[in-house]
Amino acid sequence: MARMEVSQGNAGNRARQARSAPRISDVAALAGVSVGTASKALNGRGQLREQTRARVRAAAEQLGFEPNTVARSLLAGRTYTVGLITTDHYGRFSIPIMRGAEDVLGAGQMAAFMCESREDPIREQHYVRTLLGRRVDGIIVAGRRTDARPPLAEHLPIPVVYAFAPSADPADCSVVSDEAAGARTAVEHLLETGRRRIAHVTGPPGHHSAIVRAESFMATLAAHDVQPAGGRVWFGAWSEIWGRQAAQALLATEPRIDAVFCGSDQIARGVADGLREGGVRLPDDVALVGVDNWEALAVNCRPPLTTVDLNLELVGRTAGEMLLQAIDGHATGGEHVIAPRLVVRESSAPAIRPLSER
Amino acid sequence: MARMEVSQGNAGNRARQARSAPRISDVAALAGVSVGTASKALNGRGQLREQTRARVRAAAEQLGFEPNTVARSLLAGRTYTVGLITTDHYGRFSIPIMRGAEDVLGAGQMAAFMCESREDPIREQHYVRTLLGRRVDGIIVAGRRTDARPPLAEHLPIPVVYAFAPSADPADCSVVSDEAAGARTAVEHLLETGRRRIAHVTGPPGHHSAIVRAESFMATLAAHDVQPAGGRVWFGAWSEIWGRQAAQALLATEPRIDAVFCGSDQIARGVADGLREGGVRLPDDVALVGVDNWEALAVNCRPPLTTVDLNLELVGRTAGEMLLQAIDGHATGGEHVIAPRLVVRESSAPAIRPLSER
DNA sequence: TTGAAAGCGCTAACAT
DNA sequence: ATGTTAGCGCTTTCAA
Repeated sequence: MARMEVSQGNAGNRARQARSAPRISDVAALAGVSVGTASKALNGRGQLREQTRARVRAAAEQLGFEPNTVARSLLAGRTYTVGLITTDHYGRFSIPIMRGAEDVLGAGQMAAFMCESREDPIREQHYVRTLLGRRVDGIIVAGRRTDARPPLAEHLPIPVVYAFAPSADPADCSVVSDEAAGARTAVEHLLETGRRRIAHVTGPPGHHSAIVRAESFMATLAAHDVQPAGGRVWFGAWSEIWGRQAAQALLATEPRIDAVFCGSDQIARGVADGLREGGVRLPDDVALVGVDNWEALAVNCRPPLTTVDLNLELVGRTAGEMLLQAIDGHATGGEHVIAPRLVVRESSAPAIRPLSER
Repeated sequence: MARMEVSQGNAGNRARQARSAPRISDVAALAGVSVGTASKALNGRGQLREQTRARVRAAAEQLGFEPNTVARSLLAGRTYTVGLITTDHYGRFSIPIMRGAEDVLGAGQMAAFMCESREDPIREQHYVRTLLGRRVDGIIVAGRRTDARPPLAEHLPIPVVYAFAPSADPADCSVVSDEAAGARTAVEHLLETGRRRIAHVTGPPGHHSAIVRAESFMATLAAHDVQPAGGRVWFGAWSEIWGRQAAQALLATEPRIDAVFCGSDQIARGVADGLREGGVRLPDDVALVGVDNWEALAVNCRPPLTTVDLNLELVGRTAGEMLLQAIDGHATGGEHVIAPRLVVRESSAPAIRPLSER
């Protein structure tokens, strides 16, 4: 009598599924209480006898009840879900960012939708519409270049945080690496370990990263009254082959260099091979510092590579935290800068022979 | 009169949000029709005058209406959402799998929740509960090792597909790479290009991949009546340094080898460096084949590396397709094997000097 | 302390 | 051709 039969009204939807998830009404029926009471018991709300609570909890346990988040979301007007749009086909930059973000969000009971836009604005807009339809509470956009990118849309009803690749609109909230600080740290490290004839080999001048790092390289040297070896920056490509070519060119034109700051670990690895094969002893004759801390490359470099870690996971974590705050009503616009850290390995051990002997 | 005021009953939830998403009732009101009519108009259901449809569509457009997927899901009893659990901390294996899966799922109007379990069973179980609570329609589990893994749970109300790392329960649906075929293809390629004294340098014997590839290496040689150089497989680590060490050992004990099949691109790269620095000309004297087609490594290897691509993106795509089918009621258990493909680069160019001259 | 009922936004069945 | 209504699973008043 007291137990109502619940398998009535929903035959249509459930016919296909062998056994559908239990509802709170099933729990309530098993515990012999009303759904309202069951809800309160499970959520620790209201004034209930401890015995009742226990009975409901036991029933839920027995049935393997997991509250339907969809129904909750509909009622609450929020989904505890965010969208994570990434443009990175390769994944090398986005992955740590995503991991950091997901880590923070997961702790806040949030789930994240994966959306890979492949740098295609059409796909990106498609994802934005989809995410809005799914009523996500916010969106994180992770790019793979540090150049500013156009904002997702004019007026979005939910907060958006840009990670790594900042929004071109300075009012938007962006979390970026401190590229200039990274280059400065690398160069100061080389100066502190006794190097004075430092060259900079980097990627294409069309890339924001390459420009900012190069400017910071020049400025840092200037601040220490040191001239860059060869008086210029060697722009090229983000590749090992360019590193090898640059090493040969350096050996030909600037044989007295004692350090090379490379714009990426790939370049550094090429430079390392090129210099070593040109008879240079690393790090005794020439020290090397890269950027990225791409472990597979840096650790296997000969010698293992000192490199600037841009702390991408922290960029992601911070983006996640700022998004959570914004969802909570505490939005913060503008660019937020994450400090990089230098990972010292053998390639930058102090010079053994003092400069005077060379 | 006809227009009903809709901003009444939901003041509580919406107070905080500056401007909340329009509902279908807003669209209906603007178009001067009922919600039922608006729904039919927007979904192309029912019998409506084209004029009415157009009016509703225009109203929806004007308001920027995006149907609330949460409400739809609640009604439909399914969410058009899947969970993507990955164990891969590095992402090198999971990423292509995820991308392939997401690609297929996206085409089927599905969205995917990212869950990185970090190979921690506790976290994994947490994600399973979360996903069940969110009523996902299915789950894909992507691992980073090809060893079989314990199933997610005993009885799950939704289909699960394992990708790359198969489930230990053979009744579960798993999509895996054909490791044996990959090794066979590599070895046959070396044989076809005239190599006869082939060594195999690979990872730790505790890894399923290493074992299967080694067995396939031996079997393929045997099938062609060729003895493995040195009569054994060189097990070690999945690292460049091991590749370099192995190269030196090979030069010392098996100086007449004319090819090395390496268990990974990292190993191959180490072997390449080790051999070249030992005076071996690649590929003239010794050909090299790796596994993974990890572009950053393979392309920059000297010479560029011929390697077996495990088609991980296809593994992901297939897992996605099988999951969609399972959700659709057409479940298929067992292991589904994806064929790898050989990517030929310079490291395996045919031997220039015939064997007789050496 | 517990139960009943309304309603989140939408769709589908049934009225009109 | 259009409107009305019930209900998806849950939480939260309000009533008992």
